[in-house]
Amino acid sequence: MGTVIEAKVWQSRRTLALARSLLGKQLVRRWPDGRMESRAITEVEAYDGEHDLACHARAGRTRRTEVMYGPGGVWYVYLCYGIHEMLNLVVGPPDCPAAILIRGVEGLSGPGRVTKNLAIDRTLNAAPAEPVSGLWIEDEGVKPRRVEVRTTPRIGVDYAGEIWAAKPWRFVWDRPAAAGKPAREL
DNA sequence: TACTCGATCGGA
DNA sequence: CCGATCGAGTAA
Repeated sequence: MGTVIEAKVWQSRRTLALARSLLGKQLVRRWPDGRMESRAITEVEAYDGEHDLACHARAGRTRRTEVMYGPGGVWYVYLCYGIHEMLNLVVGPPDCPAAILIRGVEGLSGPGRVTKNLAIDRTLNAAPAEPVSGLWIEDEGVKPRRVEVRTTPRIGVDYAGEIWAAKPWRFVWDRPAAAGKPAREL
């Protein structure tokens, strides 16, 4: 069992560093019956500010983006393609709209699958990333090695134009095959 | 109010 | 490759 991350951490302006740091953290879900499910975060994307033409905040302050203008540490959940709920963690201080899309966790690849499998929907929008909301993040001290982390352009953001679509703001943790089970000495 | 188009996924 | 499915954003 890990430690819940203090809200202050999410209010940093270092969006890319925060995104990278989410890899290896545990996304923890409390089910209605009280049981918990916890999975390591394996893939994220950073969306950083109004100037980032891939970020929803490019349209400025609207009903949908309002949550990103508040302090970091709350969830931003929206419906994509009319079908899939997308889970983001709002980061940054007030009036610095930024968010980190949770694209994958241990055993679940793809942002739509993450939310479907963990029963995450828009009712969690603007809720705090703390145990009280039933969805939060814990640190178990797992630090992906630099060589295990890949950066690539973000997925599905061609509409942002060449410059912004090309930003390598997607972070993927390729977990080592033997993770968790140190090889025994003879 | 009338459009258009998605930070995706599963099936043909 | 294509359809699903609906709400945000924009123009009017």
